[in-house]
Order: sequence, then structure tokens, then C-alpha cells
Amino acid sequence: MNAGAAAKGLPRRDDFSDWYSEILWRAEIVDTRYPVKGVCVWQPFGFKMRSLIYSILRSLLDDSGHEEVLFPLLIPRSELMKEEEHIKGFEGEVFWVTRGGYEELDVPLALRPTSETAIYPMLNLWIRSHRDLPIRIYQVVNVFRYETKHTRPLIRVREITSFKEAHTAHASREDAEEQVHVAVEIYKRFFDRLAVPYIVTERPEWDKFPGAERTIAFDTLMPDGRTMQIATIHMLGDKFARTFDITFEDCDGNRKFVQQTCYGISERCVAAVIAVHGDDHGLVLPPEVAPVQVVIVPIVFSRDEMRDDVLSVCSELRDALDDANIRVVLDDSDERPGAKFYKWEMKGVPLRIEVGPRDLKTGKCVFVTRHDLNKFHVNLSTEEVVGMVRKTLARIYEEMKANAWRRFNDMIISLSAETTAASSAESDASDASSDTSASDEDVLSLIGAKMRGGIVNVFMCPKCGKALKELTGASVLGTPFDGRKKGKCVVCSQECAELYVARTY
RNA sequence: GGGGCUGUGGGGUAGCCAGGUCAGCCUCCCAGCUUGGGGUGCUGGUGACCCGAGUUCAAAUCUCGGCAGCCCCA
Repeated sequence: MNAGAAAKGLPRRDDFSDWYSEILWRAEIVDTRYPVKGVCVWQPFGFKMRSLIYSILRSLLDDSGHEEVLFPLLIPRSELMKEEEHIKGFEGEVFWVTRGGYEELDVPLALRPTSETAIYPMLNLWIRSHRDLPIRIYQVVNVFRYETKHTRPLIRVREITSFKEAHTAHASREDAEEQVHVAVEIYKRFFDRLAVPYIVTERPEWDKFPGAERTIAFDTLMPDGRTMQIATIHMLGDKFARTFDITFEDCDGNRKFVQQTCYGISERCVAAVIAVHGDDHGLVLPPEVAPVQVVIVPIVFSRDEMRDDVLSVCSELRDALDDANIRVVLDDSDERPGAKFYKWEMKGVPLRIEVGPRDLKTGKCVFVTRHDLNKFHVNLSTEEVVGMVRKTLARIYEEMKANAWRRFNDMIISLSAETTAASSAESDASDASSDTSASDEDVLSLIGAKMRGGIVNVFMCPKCGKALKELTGASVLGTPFDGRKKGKCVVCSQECAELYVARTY
């Protein structure tokens, strides 16, 4: 056993499924033992992490003209059912409250699966004139979805506990479209702060939010090569406005429907931080969202004459860091140092400071950075330590971000027409030239095989994309949101945009 | 959507096929001693057969149902 050894009993990160469940438990993020399917309990450490992550999101929204609100959990059936396309997308997964006490309710109440139908009837009342626009509101709430597939903590759940949903209304289509771009920029900044890499794509026609004109989504990559959708942004146009009769009087005195957008992020962003950065020792957290940023571990011998000196130096450091608004813990519990190292590594504490008798003699202390487990010495003065902690935390963030993006980009596989043609011809040389439909299938299978390693990026038209989905079980993420590259479909040679495809969560 | 597997102290498990002993082990937790620069060691202690029904003299073990969890395929 040495510093290179993984945490005892923690499955390797390669077994992502086991690693993920185990780490949620061991790092005290959530307790999944609550006896209802698809829900779980946030523990103090996990809740703190969640709060830090969502306070970034809140500040980004607050600073860009959004205001926080809170709408009710219950939605009357009559409102929920108003927008036909919307309800078609959701009705299979709505939880219903049908009884109050001993009595059947006249109007069943839905637990919101999302809040359009709760919020928009109120926008109808709030919006009268163009002076009331734009409206940009958001809330962070729990929403309920009756998932029938297997659930997974923070990733696919029946109670989404941390749904941040923003809703905007605008006087013109251009303003709403501009808001879509603003939302994309806000989300980019958010995931950059979490050091979580992403691609931004426009979802295909068949995978849009029910009722939306366009859906743009962020996806990140899990260690096993599957993608996870971590944010969505929808252009609603005036579809909901027509349903809920949300109109305003413009400066010419004409009544017009508002143009709307909505965009959301759930606790999957917490799962992303855990999955993207974690390693065989446990969590690795970006300093900004780490509930504990620095842990000080005193190396004390019960009968050592320097014991009290060590402890008082540690306390001074703790107080100095605390005064500098750094989240610090002095672990003076009665455990051996090694046990403390493993414990705090599991919890992803970005920086550990060790101080022992040896260090007091040399006038230095030991810094150990969690993301790479490197050690170095720092002069043992409070000013130097505080300064070096700041610098080190900033460096940890930059390195984590760079590493995460490098791993992410390594898992994006670009396929050109030449590669696919060559490989499929090779795999089936005998009849590749004569039978075109067989060779098309070969190309699709090849892409399916490549997807095992991550996201495949290829020129493919929507129609062939759908065929790929049906043949291989692949998901078509979509076309790059800000890309304008055109090429020829690798299957049917029709002119088309790039497509991202992958296996998904 | 379809198929398979599992449920034993707080966590991980043995026992189940072939019904019958005080339900064994590791870990955590509690007490005491010991130890202390990468999971100290010893002694003692608390704590469990998912829920319900059935079969049986007898059920952790067999059957059915419920609830919960996991895996595979689409």
C-alpha cells in the first residue's frame, strides 16, 4: 500500500455503474435507501455541494436579467391538458393526486412534470402591454416524472429535486431567438465553472421538447462512453401563447401573442461533476463547489513533546484560512493520518495540508493536491500558506478543466466518408460493390461499433440518422448548434450537416 | 417495450438447489488498552433472514403475490 493505491473497496472507475453507486454512498452525497422507487435523500455533504453548484447557476441568471419565483407543485388537470402536443409528450409519466382525505377530487391534480402549464396561465394575467416585456423568470423546484425505465440516482429519477427551469416571454420573435443564444452562453459559463466539458447540439425533429419549435441541448460524456444530457433550451415561438392566450398590446395598439423560450438544468449537473472528475480514490471536486476546500491534517504523536505545538500551528492556519473565506476543516479527530487521508480523498477535498513535528523543525508544511495527488512543500507562515492556498486552488481548477476537456475530446470520433467507405468495404469486400443496401447497413453498423468509444461525429442526413437509431440503438444527439459545415451524407450522399451520435444515459 | 437475476445486523456477504444446530464471516459502531508521516493491533460488546399469504410437525431455505434494487436486449 502506498499513495498510488486506490481506495479500499471502491470499485474502479472503469466499472462506472458500480463506482457511481458506491461513491454516492461513501462520499455521503445521497442515501438511496429511501423505500420509494426513483427517489433519494440528499445528505448534508451532498446537499452542500448541490447548494454551491446551484448558487453559481442562480448568480449567472440573476446577473442576466432573470428573477427567481416559486410556483405551486400542483397543476389542475384542465390546465395540464390544454396544450395538446405538450401533454402527448408527458401524459404517460404524470403522477396524479386524485383524493383529498376520504374524498375523490372533482378535478385531479398533477404533480408538475415541468411547469409550463402552471406558469403560463399566470403570464396571461401578468402581461398586458409591451412595457411588461420581456419577462425572464426562473425557479428551482422538484418535479415528478413516472419513469418506467430503470432509475439511477441523480440521473434518471422519479422526483427531480433540483429542477432549475427558466421561462421567458418576448415581444418579438427576434428577441426570443436572441434569448436562446443568451441561454446557451449562460449554460456554457455554468458548465465551464464546473469544469464539465460539453457539446451543444440542436436536437432532431423527433427528439424535441413536446410543444417546442426547436430544442438545443448540452451533452457531456460519462467514463463508459455514454453521453448524458445535462441541459436543454427550447424555442417555443407563440405555440403556448396561443394555447394560454398570452397576449400584449404593442406600441401601435395591436394585440399580439408573446414569443417564448424556456430552458432547464437538473441535478444531472451534480452527477456530471461527480462522474467527469472522479477517480479510483473517490470524488474530485472543483474548488468552487467543494463543501470542504482545504483539510488540515495534524500529524501528532500522543507522547510527542511537540504535540501541542503542532496542534496550535494547525489551529492558526485554520483560523487564517477561515478568515480568508476558504472553506477549511482541521481534522484533529482520533484517527491515524492515513485513515484521514483516504477519508478526505473520498470526499474530493481539493487540497490537503499536513503539519507534523518534522515540518515544524524545517519550517515547512506539506501540500497535497487531490486531482493529481502531487505533494510539495510550502513555508510555514500564515501569509505564505494563505497565498499559496489561493494560488493552488486556482491552479487545480484550471488543470481539472484542461484534463476534462482533453479526455472529452479524445472520446469524440470523427468519421469521414473515406473512412467509412474503406472500413465497410474491408468488412464485406465480396459484395460491397454490387449490393448498395447491404453496404449502407455496413456503414451504419460501423458507426454503431465506433460509438462504443464515445461520441461519433459524422456527416449524415436526418433520414439516415433515424435509420442508424433504429438499427443500432444509437441516439442521434443532433447537429452542432453553432456549426455551419456542410458535407455529403456518408450513407446516401445527400448534402447535409454534421451529426453527433452516441449511446446515451 | 421485452427478458433475466437478487433481497440475510448500518455496509458487504456465507447458508437456500437438498426445509430441522446457538444463522457463520469481513467491515462499521460502542467500551477498554495499544498505536500514530498512507486504512495500527488485541480483548469484550450491541445489532439481521424485505413485506404478506400459502405448503409443512417444522420455512432464511419451497410456492404465489406485493414492494424494492441490479443486469442484459430493443
